[in-house]
Amino acid sequence: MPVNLKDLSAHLGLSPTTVSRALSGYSDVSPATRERVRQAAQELGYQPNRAARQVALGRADAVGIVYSPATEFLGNPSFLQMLEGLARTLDEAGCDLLLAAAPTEDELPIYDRMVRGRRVDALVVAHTLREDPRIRYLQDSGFPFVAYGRTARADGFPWFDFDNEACSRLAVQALVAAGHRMIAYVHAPLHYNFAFQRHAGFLAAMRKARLPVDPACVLAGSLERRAGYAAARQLLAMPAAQRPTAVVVDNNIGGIGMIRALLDAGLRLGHDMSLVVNEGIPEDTLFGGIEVAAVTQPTAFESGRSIGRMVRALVERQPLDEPHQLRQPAYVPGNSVGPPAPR
DNA sequence: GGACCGTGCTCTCATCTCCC
DNA sequence: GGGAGATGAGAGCACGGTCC
Repeated sequence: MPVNLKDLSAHLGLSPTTVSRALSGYSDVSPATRERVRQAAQELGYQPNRAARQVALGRADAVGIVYSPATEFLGNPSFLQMLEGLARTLDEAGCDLLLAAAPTEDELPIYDRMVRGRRVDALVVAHTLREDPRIRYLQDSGFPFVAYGRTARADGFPWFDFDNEACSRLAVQALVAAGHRMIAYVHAPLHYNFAFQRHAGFLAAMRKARLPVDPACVLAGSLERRAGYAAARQLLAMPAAQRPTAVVVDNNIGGIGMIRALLDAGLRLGHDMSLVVNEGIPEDTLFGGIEVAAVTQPTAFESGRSIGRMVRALVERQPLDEPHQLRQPAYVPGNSVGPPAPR
């Protein structure tokens, strides 16, 4: 039988008010009483009832993030690291991070239930779209949220994002420096804002390097491993003279599929084909000592920390120091990039 | 179908106690 | 007696259940 505030106050011979205030650390309760209450709460295993607290405070002490199992967001190591940083920062404020799985790619009904049911105090919108109905819905509702990524018109709401055009530019520059001229590009659907910006960045970087872009070497996929795998098979099916010598993949889930297909075809990364993957591939995902060259976030964990701080400020109705946070990516060399194989 | 109650907690304001 | 600090009473929160 769980101990509630009433039980605890009866045990101590104090009113529920004083016990509540003592546990909340109010200075108008004497330090001796606060300590006595704290010890009794510990001894009796008292845990505040979250539902009652929510009713009293009008607060859920939780932040939500919705993901769609139709994609492999939870298979994305960077995304998981971001979640860890976010959860850690929220936890420090006694706030939970709730992950809600949408049954389809249409996440709006889940958003609606979370907002109208007051299940959370704020939401983090991940993997933003160019035109994002979730952002519109939250703006119309006046519900606090932070977007992990921008939209086509990134104004009027707080966001945290990376310079996606720079991501592709760094990847192309690294491959051009290694001597590549025929570079393929595999991207996520362009309705994702990050994919659109990285795609634009790739085209701009190729233009700047005065290199041709073969439309057959720009392949659209999805945020799934099998899409990266299929894209690789498509590139490998090209006649040898037309086949690119290097590939940039704009996301690490597709990148894993791409690597799997290249290895299955007996290719040596960095020799027969060079590869740069956005967001990077953890070493323990691969085998054979492959270190995949990557363009990465400084650390995904710290990104989650930053988003967590923004969300906490919103929940506490404090002004955001920096409502729009744009971070610069970095190129991390690896043995998946080498000079183009002679033909 | 409407009124009322119960749930567990926090908040505001009133009251009590102590000490100078 | 008055001020400061400690404590308590009661309202109110959202919503489901019960009663008339």
